[in-house]
Amino acid sequence: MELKQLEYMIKIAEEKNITKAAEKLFITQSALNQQLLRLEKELGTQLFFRSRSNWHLTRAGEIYIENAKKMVRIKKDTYNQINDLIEIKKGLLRIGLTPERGPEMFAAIYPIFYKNILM
Amino acid sequence: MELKQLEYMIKIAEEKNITKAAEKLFITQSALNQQLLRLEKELGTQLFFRSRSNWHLTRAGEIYIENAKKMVRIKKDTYNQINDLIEIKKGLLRIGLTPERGPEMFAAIYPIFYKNILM
DNA sequence: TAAAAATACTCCATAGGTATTTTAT
DNA sequence: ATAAAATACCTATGGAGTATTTTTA
Repeated sequence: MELKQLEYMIKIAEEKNITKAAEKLFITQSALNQQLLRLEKELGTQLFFRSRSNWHLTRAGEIYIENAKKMVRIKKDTYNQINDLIEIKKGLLRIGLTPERGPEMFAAIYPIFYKNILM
Repeated sequence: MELKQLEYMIKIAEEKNITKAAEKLFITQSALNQQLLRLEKELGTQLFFRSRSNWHLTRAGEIYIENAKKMVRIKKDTYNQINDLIEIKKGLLRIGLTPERGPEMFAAIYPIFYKNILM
């Protein structure tokens, strides 16, 4: 199971069609099909019932997609949280440039920020 | 960010030492170090403060590890849930072998199972 | 019989290995 | 001075592409 695969499978479930899903993901139908088959082999069960133009999830597929969405959500949250932190640190650097205010003064004014943010 | 990386980073955080972590993961120190550096570069921030034998997490590292643990937990849950489903299906197959009881009879006795489990 | 899915093959990016150099106590 | 971390380089696995064959509505 790979993080990239999660988003691939979520897209197939949304589009209910592997060719359309591949287009939206900007990869070929062949590449996406290989990912799906590899994953189904690894899990030991099919995730989708195939039909010409309206695939739908098996029970195992429902379980997989439900959990995949949770993982993708957490992945995005992680990037956002870390980026927020980096932005705040940049702010701290600018604050730090004022020569007459040292870190002790900053810590006295913003003890919670100081404790939680400074490396 | 890759699923395998998550478990690598969790192990470094546990061991507080990249050489020991690599041993426990059955990969070389070099390979693990490359994964860590690649990830830190991607995220734009360090995850660990290095020291000779007692690494510790930066604030970004804490955020990352916290979320990584959640994702690994969900990944394992996914495998377990799907394997449980496969086991139950095997049970259904055995039930299906009794010649005088068709699927209608089974559905009548176990309507919830029938609805949720059968593909 | 046509449109979509699956397969055969090829290429290349990158994960991971070995060997070595650099860093920190 | 030495143990651990970082880097240089190499190899091999597998992700993704093109072309083709096989399915199924």
